[in-house]
Amino acid sequence: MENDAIAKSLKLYIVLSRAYKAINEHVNKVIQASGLNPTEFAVLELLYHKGDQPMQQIGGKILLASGSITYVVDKLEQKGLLIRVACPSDRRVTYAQITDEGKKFIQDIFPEHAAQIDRLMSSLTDSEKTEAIDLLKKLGLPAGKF
Amino acid sequence: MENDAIAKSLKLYIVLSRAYKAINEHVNKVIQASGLNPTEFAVLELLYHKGDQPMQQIGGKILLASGSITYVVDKLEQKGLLIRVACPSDRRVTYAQITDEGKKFIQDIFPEHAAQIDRLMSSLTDSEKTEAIDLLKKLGLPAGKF
DNA sequence: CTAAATTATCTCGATTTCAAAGTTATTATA
DNA sequence: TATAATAACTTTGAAATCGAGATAATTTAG
Repeated sequence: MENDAIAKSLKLYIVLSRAYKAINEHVNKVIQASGLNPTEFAVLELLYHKGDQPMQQIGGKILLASGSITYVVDKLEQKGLLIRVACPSDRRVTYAQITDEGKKFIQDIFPEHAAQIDRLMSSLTDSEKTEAIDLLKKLGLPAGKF
Repeated sequence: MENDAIAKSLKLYIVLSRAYKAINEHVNKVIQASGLNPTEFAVLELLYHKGDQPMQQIGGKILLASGSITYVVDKLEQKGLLIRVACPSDRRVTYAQITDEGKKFIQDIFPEHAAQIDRLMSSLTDSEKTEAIDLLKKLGLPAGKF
């Protein structure tokens, strides 16, 4: 029945939402204990792992409106964790660049962050995680969707 | 290596987040086109499918703070989609109850909502969906986690 | 029966996020 | 060049959410 197929998709949506929210709730606790909010952490981690980023691209990568980027970058700059750097070749562009203090901050936090995520994923075996990664990858790129 | 295991958990966290956000972005568009925001929709759908709910339990089921429940229920009440009903046996308790107008609203929206979710899940085969449901269920109940 | 503890809801203020409009710089067209 | 179109970033104001405290009702202990 086509109805069963739709019901299964709905079920998948529900368990996907639950899993994400359950995991995230705990991940965010660790982050917030560090004094940053989840968005600030995401920006700083992006800069740490991927290098300098133009302001606008930050929004694309962590799904944030342009107005919010300015706000978050302001906060992180005030805390001394990043600085704005003008782009030499295009004066419209400003890069966000992590500072040494910011790097130190991530280095302090990240191991516990990663360990927490690993704990939260421990209900799956190693090979189940591999399966789940493959399945979720397909869901993550809704190509010709509407 | 233990490090590979942690790396795999991190990878799973990333693809889980991406999948959820990608799906949700599109689901929310359909909901918002109906004139409700995602939270309002979640509350109304809960009442439609599960019947009257005490205010407090709404918060538990859709993960919302008590202060927010009052706000959302106010909005839905103003729109005539639900009403507050005093509990006869415990005067501290207020039930939220969907109105006929609210039911009609859900009946109008839900088929498209479900169809959209089904489209967004169409990158998985039926049996892959079953696999994904089983795996995500395990992730969704972080029992003795910290 | 009274006092204390608990429970349900609401109010209030702060935080976060977004959308829309504004500013400034660059690029394309004539 | 001008002029217009585009692009990057900022500002502003509103909406959503939360946390903490307030209010009111109920239950429990003594």
